Amino acid sequence: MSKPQGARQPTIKEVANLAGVSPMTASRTLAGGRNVRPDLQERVMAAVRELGYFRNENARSLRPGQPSGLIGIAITNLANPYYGSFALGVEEVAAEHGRRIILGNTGEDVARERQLVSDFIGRQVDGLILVPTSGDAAHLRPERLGHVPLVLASRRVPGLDVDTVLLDDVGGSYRGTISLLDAGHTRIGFLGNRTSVFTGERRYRGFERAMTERGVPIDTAIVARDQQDVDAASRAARVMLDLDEPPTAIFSANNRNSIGALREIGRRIRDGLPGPHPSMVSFDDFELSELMPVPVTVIDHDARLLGREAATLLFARLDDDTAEAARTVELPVTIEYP
Amino acid sequence: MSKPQGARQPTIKEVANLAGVSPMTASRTLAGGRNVRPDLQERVMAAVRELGYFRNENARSLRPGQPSGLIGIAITNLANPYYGSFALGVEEVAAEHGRRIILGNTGEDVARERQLVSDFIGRQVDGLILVPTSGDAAHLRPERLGHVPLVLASRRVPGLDVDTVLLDDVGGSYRGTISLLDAGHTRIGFLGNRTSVFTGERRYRGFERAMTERGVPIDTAIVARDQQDVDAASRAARVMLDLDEPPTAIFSANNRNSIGALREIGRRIRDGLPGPHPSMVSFDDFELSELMPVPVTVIDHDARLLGREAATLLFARLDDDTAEAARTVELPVTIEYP
DNA sequence: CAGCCTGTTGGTAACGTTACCAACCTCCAC
DNA sequence: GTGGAGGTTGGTAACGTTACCAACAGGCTG
Repeated sequence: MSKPQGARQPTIKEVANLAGVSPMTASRTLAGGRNVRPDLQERVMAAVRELGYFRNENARSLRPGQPSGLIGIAITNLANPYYGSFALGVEEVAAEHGRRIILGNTGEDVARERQLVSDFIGRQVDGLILVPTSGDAAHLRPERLGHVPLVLASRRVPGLDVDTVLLDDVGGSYRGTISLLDAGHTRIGFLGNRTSVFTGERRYRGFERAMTERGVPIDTAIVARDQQDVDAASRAARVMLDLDEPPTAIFSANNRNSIGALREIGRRIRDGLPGPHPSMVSFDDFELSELMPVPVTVIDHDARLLGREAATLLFARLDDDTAEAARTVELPVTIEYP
Repeated sequence: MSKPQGARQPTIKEVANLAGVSPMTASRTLAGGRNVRPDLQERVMAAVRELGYFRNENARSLRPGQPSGLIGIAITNLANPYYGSFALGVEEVAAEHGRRIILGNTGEDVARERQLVSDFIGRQVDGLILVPTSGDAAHLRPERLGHVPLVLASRRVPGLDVDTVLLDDVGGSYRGTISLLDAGHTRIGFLGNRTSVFTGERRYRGFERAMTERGVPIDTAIVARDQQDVDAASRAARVMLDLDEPPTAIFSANNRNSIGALREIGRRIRDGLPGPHPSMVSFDDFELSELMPVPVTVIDHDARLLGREAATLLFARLDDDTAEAARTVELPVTIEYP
């Protein structure tokens, strides 16, 4: 009375019996109907409709070598709009290839990443797409992955030679910094991620290169590289701007830091603190940047395209298994001046 | 030379042979090791490590009645940050219950939704969470779903009596509109979605209720209810603000319309058009709303919590299959004044 | 010491799919 | 008309898991 609540799913045998054919013919019909007489197909499909049968997609991958039609994705933070768009890009290309995605959020936790990846492989995914967390990456070596193809996105993993899609972090940061220098700024603050984060390192490098090239010294008092969230970024900006010699411009290496810095700048304007308030360059776009109270130059990129490229690399690897060397695609960024 | 490129996955038999036990014992060990002698478990695990075996999660759900550990989610637009957070909320709760999510993007296309749902069921998902598209919903009736539990989020589907999580759209819009009326506005524009979109209808209703209650007439010349994207919203705002009697405040029923309206307002300010420029109420938060050139009241909500609640409803249904009536959870919204 | 319970191990079957093989049909060319 | 080709149908096996049953050991109680 209590257990068989949920109206059991019909079996393929029941479908076959109702249609008056063998389970083989029923199964073949579900598989596309090659070499099955049209009238029998019709009877099978009628039985399928009547009983509400769904072809079991999991059973297909039971046989070794058969694709499951699943792509596993692990990203670091799905709440970040960029990663949502990234996942969408992957999903689109996967759908074009008749695949579905299994999605997991790592939250920058290596243990969770390891767990997700092994679960994905246990579900017989045809491929993996990861935004890797920074940490030990032994669990991502090909033999540990059962040789399931892997594509990395946004970040590279040291010692792991696999297909990768990246942004032009260095070039974008370089050009953004140059635009500040061209505008006459010589005292430029830097807000960014920990050095251990791949993009944090690269974006700092672009900043550094532009400064060095123009012979402008980098003052470590206005370089803050340890903010992961908006509030920490606000505090770092506040410290910088309270100095006796505050920066006249701030380079922010990502979205979270840009929002935090602008919150602090907005607060200072509202509180009537004396200016001039710093100009900004933000790596990562955010909406309504043109309405900010200080000029904001935006280094923008297309996260959805990044996802599409990652998936495209993966399917290229799946379709053509010639063991050519790992490929890296570096997507351009665009700079939008205020 | 060309085919067997990808180093075949080992079979359970190979693991069993290497460990010197029967496949049964190997399988039991992978399943948790109940009633298996510790030393045999150790030998099996050693063989698993050596061969790189992964327990096949798909094979489990082959037997009818066995859970697959998968939850299917279909949402309308993953690029919308709210839905990314929503998916994250679902993923978190699913992970807490040892489940993974399969994710699909419908893009408001009913055919795609139908296709996704039937694929999910074919993959033996234990449950479904949908942000339904507005359209024919015959494919969502329980018997068409093989009686897989379904939870709807954000929107209800007419004639479908299932567990649902909603926002307090009506109450939030009502209170937001009241705040404009309290501030003395009597000429209030409305920007929103098509009436056929569930939330569009509800949010208009809250707006209407507040206006009617205070006896303020609604002028259809400043009501625009057909914008789905930012650009359309900008154009609609422009038309409104170019009238001889422009609104002194605008109520925007969602994120996309708020951004569009503010772009247009920003443009007018930059171009030096005469004010006063309209105040705004925005259903849906967006970052840096406090830095806008006009006062913006925000009706905010927690999309991640919405996802968590949807998943919680689903797991309640899965754990306790007493066929109690469908439940609706309506989450509160918060109003942040400028 | 007989009987029984428990823990351990293996065997078998079933789930749905696909690969392979066997049997049968029709149809056409010779 | 005979033979072969090709289409159609069913059977069998295999994949890995879990439910069930059987067999056996060891230890316990009466």
